Amino acid sequence: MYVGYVLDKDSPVYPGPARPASLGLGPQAYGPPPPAPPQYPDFTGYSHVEPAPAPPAAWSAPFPAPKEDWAVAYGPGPAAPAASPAPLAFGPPQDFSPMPAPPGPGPGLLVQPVGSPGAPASPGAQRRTPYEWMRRSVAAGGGGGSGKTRTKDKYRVVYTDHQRLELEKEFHYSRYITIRRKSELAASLGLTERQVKIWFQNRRAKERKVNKKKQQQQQPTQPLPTGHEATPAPAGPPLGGLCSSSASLLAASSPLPVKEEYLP
DNA sequence: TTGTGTTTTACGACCTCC
DNA sequence: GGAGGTCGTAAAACACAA
Repeated sequence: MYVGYVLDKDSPVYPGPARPASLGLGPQAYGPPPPAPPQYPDFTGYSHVEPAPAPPAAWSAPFPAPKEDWAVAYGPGPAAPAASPAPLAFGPPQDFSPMPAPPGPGPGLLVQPVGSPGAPASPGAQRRTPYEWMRRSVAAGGGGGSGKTRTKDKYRVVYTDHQRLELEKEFHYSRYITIRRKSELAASLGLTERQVKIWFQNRRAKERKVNKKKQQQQQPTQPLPTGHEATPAPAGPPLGGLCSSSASLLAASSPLPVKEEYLP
């Protein structure tokens, strides 16, 4: 939490400049700003130029009770973008090219790929790519997304491509979402803040797992000292590759308490 | 079609910070 | 004490080989 706390104080651990334009991660990389009513009036693209943080009291919208969470998650939520099975060209960082602006609707701030709505990107395509889930058609739940997968216990839902794309984009900007952004994202995606929070937790865990795997592959014969990672700094995609300069930025006399794991 | 491995949601336990 | 962090794990969803 301490990191998130720092972020909440508008002191991003991974500040905007950490997204080299060469990586196509600049605000422009996400396509032109949404045309019609901006999803986030105070959110200028992905530059994350947030206004002065509101007093924490203003954010303290408590998570609803678990059951209410489910009600939101499974109910006919307004934003449950069940109709977002469009293929999402969310490739590796270098492929993070601007996507065409959606012709119209779009409650989502997301740039929805135009054309072939509902058509799986590549039904036969290999899934084993860094962002393979982007190529997958919407969950077979039939519900098109956020569908219940276990009717009785409501074990888990499968997020739509749109939801995951939005979450991934946010994650690519910063591994730690601010309270404000979490609230916004949850509202825009039809998820609960709790779901967003857990998604980020799981996403970080995934990244750590990937990084660990890479380290082991790079140094297969050198056992790591217990409790220490040889190169804690996340390297390589999905994020290390995106923000290769983050390490230097972090090292650049940042007074922020950055978790050791992400220090170079 | 089935078995198996991987990925994706979700939660609990425990910890740190305020 | 509450919020959110990691870590570990459960189980559904999914991909793929046999």
